Order: sequence, then C-alpha cells, then structure tokens
Amino acid sequence: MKGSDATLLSFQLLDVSYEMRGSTPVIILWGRGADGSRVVVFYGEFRPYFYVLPDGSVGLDQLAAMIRRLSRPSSPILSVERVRRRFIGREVEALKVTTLVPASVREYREAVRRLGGVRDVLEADIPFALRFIIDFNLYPMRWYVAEVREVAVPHGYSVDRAYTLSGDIREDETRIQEDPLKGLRVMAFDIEVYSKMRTPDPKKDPVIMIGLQQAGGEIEILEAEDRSDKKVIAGFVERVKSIDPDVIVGYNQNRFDWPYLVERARVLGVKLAVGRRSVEPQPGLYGHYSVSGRLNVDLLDFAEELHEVKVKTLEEVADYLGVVKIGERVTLEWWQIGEYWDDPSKREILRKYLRDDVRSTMGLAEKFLPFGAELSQVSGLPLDQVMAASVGFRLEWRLIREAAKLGELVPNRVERSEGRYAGAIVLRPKPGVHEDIAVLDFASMYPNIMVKYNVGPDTLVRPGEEYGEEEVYTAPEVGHKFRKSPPGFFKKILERFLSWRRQIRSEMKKHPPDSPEYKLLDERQKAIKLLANASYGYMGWPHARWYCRECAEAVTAWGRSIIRTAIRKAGELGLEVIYGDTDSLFVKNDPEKVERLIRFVEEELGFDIKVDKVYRRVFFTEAKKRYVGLTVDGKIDVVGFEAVRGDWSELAKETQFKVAEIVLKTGSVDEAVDYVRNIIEKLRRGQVDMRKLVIWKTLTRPPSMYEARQPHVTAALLMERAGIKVEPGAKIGYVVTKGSGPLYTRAKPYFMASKEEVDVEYYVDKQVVPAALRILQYFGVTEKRLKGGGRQSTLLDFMRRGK
DNA sequence: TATAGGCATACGACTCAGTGCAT
DNA sequence: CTGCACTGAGTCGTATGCCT
Repeated sequence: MKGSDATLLSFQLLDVSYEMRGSTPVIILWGRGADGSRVVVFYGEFRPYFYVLPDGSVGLDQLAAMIRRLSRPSSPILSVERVRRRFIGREVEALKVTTLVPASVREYREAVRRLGGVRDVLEADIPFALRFIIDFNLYPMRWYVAEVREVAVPHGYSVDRAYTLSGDIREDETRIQEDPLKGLRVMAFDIEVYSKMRTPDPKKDPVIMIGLQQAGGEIEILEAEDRSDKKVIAGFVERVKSIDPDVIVGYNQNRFDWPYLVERARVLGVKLAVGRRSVEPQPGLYGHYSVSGRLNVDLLDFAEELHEVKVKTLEEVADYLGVVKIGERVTLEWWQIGEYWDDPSKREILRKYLRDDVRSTMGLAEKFLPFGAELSQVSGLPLDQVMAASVGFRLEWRLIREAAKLGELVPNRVERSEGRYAGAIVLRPKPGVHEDIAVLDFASMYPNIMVKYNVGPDTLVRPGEEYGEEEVYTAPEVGHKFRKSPPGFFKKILERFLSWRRQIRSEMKKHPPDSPEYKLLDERQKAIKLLANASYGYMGWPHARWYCRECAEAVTAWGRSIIRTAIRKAGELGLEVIYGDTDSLFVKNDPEKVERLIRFVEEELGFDIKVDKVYRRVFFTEAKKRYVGLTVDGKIDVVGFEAVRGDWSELAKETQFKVAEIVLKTGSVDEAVDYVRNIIEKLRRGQVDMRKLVIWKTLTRPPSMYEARQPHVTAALLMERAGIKVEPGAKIGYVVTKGSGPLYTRAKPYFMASKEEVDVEYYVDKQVVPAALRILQYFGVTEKRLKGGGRQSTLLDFMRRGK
C-alpha cells in the first residue's frame, strides 16, 4: 500500500512553518508548483531535538538515564542517543535528545542544564521550522523535486493543492539558473491613517485609505466613509485573498502598517486573515511580521543598506533609485494627512499621494527583490526574514547549515564583555592637491587572509596545546597560532564561497551585461560576496556563536603586515605613496612601477591587488579618511567630508561640494571664495529654502536616557510633548532658532519652527563657513575673508572685531 | 536580534587662572 | 586687602557618522 499513490512534485520552496496537530508538530513547506499552482507539503515525522555535551564527570549512559527521567507526558522525551560529533573542531561524544513538542525544548534545556555531568546544552535555540530545512538541506527560493502523496487541502488553508512528503526531496539541478521571482505574484500596499500633528492611535484614528497593486496591474484604492474604516480593512482582506500574492511588499510595514492594522482590526472586530492560513499577521524573528504562506517583505530593510541616502523616506529612496522622482509626484508630510482627508477639495491630492507611494513601493520591489531572493537562497533564510536580519545573523544561519553538514555542533550564543583589539592601519595623508594618482585595492583582503592562514576558532592553537613551528601559521605582532591542517571551518566555507563566486563570474561573461541572466548572476555573486566579507567582522563580534577574538586580532595583524610590506616595496620602486587605509594605497600613477608593485603583491605576498580607480587630481587635508578626488571621467568623489555626512545641513554640504568641485576642476580658489560669499549673502537675505537648513541626527536611545544635552534630543522632547512618538533609530530633523542660550536650547523640530525664527548667523558661523573652510583653509583662506562685507576684509571689519 | 576597529568633529561640562568690583 | 562672580582657554567625555 505504502507509496502506491506517490507522485513526484516539482516545486519552488517559498517559506516554512509548522503547526500543531494535537500534540504532534507538522512541518509546512509553502511552495509553488511547476504548473503555477500554490501548494503546501506537510511532513509530520520531524521531531525537535537538542544536544547534550557531557563534562565527563558522569558516565554517558548514566547521564542519558538521568535525562530520560526528566520526560513529561505533555511532551515525552522520545529518545536519547549517543552520537559522535565535532565541537569547535574537536571530536566529542554527545547525547542527542529528541522530544515531541517544539515549545518544550526550551524547558528541557533548562532542566538538563541543572543536571550534574552536563557541560552544555547545544542547538536548543534553533527554531523548529528552520531546523527542518537545515537538516533536509533545503534553501528557500530554490526548486525541489519531492516524492509526495496528495491529500485534501485542510480547512483554513487557501492553496491549490496539499501533499504529504512520503519520500526523498532533492534539489532540481536543472532550475539553478532560473529567475526565482519569475511567475511569483507580488503585491505592494500602503495605508494612510488619519492624523493631525500627532502620532495616530489605532484605538481611535481610522485607516482612511489603503492602496494596493498587483505587479503588472492597476493601483487600487480603498477608502473609508468619513471616519468609518471597518469596510476598508475588510475590503483589504478580501482583495489580498483574491489577488493571493506570494510576496507582499511595503515600506516600513513591519513597524507601522501591520501593527496598526492588526490593532485596528481588533478594535473594529474584523478578522485580519490575509495569510494562506486563517491567522492574522504575527510578529516573528528579527522584528519582522509573518504572514502565513506569504513572504512579507519590508523594503525599508533593503533601503537601510543604501548608505548614500541619509533620510530614508520612501520618497527619498525612490527618488535616489530613479523609481519615482520627487519632482514628479505628490509629496505630503504625515501630519498633513488628516487635513487633506477632511477637506474635500484636497482629498484627490491625498489619493494621488497614496498612488505615488504604492507606485514607488512596487518600483522599489523591482529593484530590491532580485538581490533579496539571491541572498535568501545563499544564506538559507526565507526571503521575508533575510533582509530583516542583521549582517551577522545572515552569515550565522549559513554557518549553522555548514556545521550541520560537517557534523559540527553549533556553539551557543553567550554573553561576553570583551575589550577591544587593534584593527587596520591608516596612513597619514600628504596634504595638498596631487595630480594623477592611482588607487590600489586588495581584493577581499580579510577573507583571503583567513583562507591563506587557515584562521578560525577550530584551528586556533589554544594554551596548553603544542605544535612545531612548521605545523602552524603564526600571526605577526600578536603571535596567535593556527594549525596549517586540516582546513578549518571558516577556510572550508570561504573557499567554497570564493570558488562559487569565481564560477558565477565566469558564467556572467557568457551573457551581455544588460541581459536578465547576467543580472541574476550578478545579484547572486553580490550575495555571496556579502557573506564572505562579513566573516572577519563576525568573528570579532562578541554575540557571535563562532566568536573568536584571537582570530579577528590575527586577521588584522596580518593585514597590517601585508600592507606595510607593500608600502615598503612601493618605496623601493620609487613609487610615492600619498595615502592608504586598511587595504588601499594611493600612489603616483606610474604605470610601469604600479605594474611591478602589483606583481610583487601577487607573487611574493600571494594576494590580489588591482588599480581600482585613477584620479586626475586628489586633495587631502591633514585629516585621515577624508579626501576629494576628480576622476578621469570628470566625476567628483567626496569621501569623509561634511558633504557626505547626514548630520550637516544640506546648505553646508552643497556649499562644500561646490567648493571642492571648483578647486579641483578650475584650481581657482578665488572663484570658490566668491561662491561661498554669495551663498552667505543669500542666506542672510532670507533667500535660502528652510528645508536646506534642516539638520538630521539619529536618536540612538529614548530622549530621557541621554547623558549629554544635544539639539536633536531637545527637538525629540518637543515632539514627544506634542504627542508625536519618537523611538530610538528615528532621524530627528531640527533647525536652530535665534536666542542666547546654549545650542541645545535653541533647537526645534523643523516642522514646528517658522522661517523668521531661524538663526541665520548660526548657519553662517557653524555650518557654511566651517564646511567651506575645511577645504579652503588649506589655501590660506580665512573665516574673515568668507564672511567679510567687501571684496577684501576692510579696516572697519578689523576694528569691529577688536583684536 | 549589535559584523569589526579607526577616525574626525562638535559641543557640553568642567577646571583653572585671571580680572573686576563690592565690601 | 579679601571674597566672589564672571570670563576665556584648555581639557575631557559624549555623541554621531563616516571609511575600509
């Protein structure tokens, strides 16, 4: 009988979860069939487990018996097996404890820890659904062929077909090159909530509009009748069900839209059953909201990695990426929504605004999702969690998978308070303008050091271990030693990443750069690079499971030694080094000598180095990590200076950029001075838009938790007093107003201040002039010359200022 | 539910010497 | 002459955000 009606199902794995049937957990694989059907595959045989590492004081069998005695009927301990594994590279014998109810693992962990003879309990904190895809080696977004039996779609599930897994499941190798997003239904949405100058409260403020769009379809808008929004929310639930999206995208919906809708629906007595199972969205891992059977992707998580955009509103991000230009859309501030709703003549503008937001959201999805899908199938985290997770966790989930494959037990996360260690070298720049400079860059220096010297927690020679000098690599300065063989955990993984990436990059060459194939492969190689580059920082992260301070310390020590050697060689070649930071060197662009240096680094040091860019001119002050360059194609690169910082006013940044551009392109300091003087004049005449005077700073903690008084904290307190919630992580925009007290007493949220209140002289003295002077000072320009009334400073100026 | 360290910069808080003024 | 408030220079700590 068994297997008689089994069939092969080809499906793409989208998400994984589990449900309890009685006291038995059943894994749910959410997927899409090759025929376009939406499917679930159930698997009821998988059981939660964890490992017990003995300390040797009690016999293993005796310990096993002690553990068995902890069994409780609500979730019996099903088995305790002796297993051979490795832990940080060393062979260990451990006990694998299997139980029934996933939620009981946590309690068993505590109970087992209290037993004598236990060194540690491991892998008890891996979520059950993830545990399943790790053990079965399944990666989200990839295609699989599974031996299944069709079953009736259970009540409450909205899928086309349901199956149970009855045999093998393996990756469909023929679809590896396929676009994982092709054929997936994507839906964008955005909500507008009634509010007037204060944070809306779901207990009373209605959701007045919801906009949504299926990819390729029309934007739809659901509207409340006056202040009654029950039908809007119910209508939204219906539309989601009928569109039946695989992916739901929004902007900041994990922190705003979903919590608000969930709470509002509760108040109104509407069931927010937008998932493929009749449950409402639930807070999940990494502050993300989980919509059952669908991938809920918050595009703000992607935007967080766009460091060029400082204030990450949907408008700004969409503008930056060219999705929807700010000049071609309706822009409203959140506090105007109520006003535009109440005024019938303005309501159409509000509709247009919402349409523009939905359009922007869908546009961002097109830009971001391809990378998200690749990162998902490289890291092994479902698409809706992978971008919500931090860099460290993305890598860690992939490490956990590799550990499972290698029979390595996963270390626990432990609290540590470790001191700092030495990092990279930054050279003191040679101040001034330099002509024709080549920037040499080491390719993935830290990952390559880890591979070359077999760096990792498992290869690190610990106190008491003895190896001959020939058997180990010894890090310079710090002296940490690493066994040359066998290849360690990190080396194996990084080598796989590096060769995988090499292979993808050679595959890319077969396709034209604007082809979909090329783009897909490019996103994939970027995802791999991201994880590889995170590995050094990960080892130095005290929260990391594979934390290894000595390893991180050794990597930077090798890095310092390598770049020092390269600098010495440059000197020997007569190649002038202008500047360098970590893994880069700025040298005179003497192609022959540069070529010899590159060959030396490759052949003698065994590292890849290449000319990353050439500057026609580059300018340094005395400061490290700051320079301005003019590239061969006429582009101005500003690095480190105020012009690229988010916590300076737009006016100061713009002025500094212009100054840099004039100086580098024309070499005329006088012209730059004139430019600045003109800006100051305009500012004093009130001809500068107030938006260019707003200063943005991140609130890193609740306002009351600050030790030092600061303008943006003052502004945040004023917002709170007005009923506007401010949370850590929020960017506070303020302007400085006139008055006599310290700066922090004169800051106001920009939307609470009038143009007349603004202290123009603050912006002259503390924004425009310092920003301009940062560059012009080097050429002998003084503050007086920038601020003075006439062409040159007059005697009158001199006397007025005294001194 | 924080990848790392190195660095520049602004501003508040504080110390301390010098100064002016009332007593 | 003493005592005290005030001022400016200098130093240190806090805070933010950049670079690689």
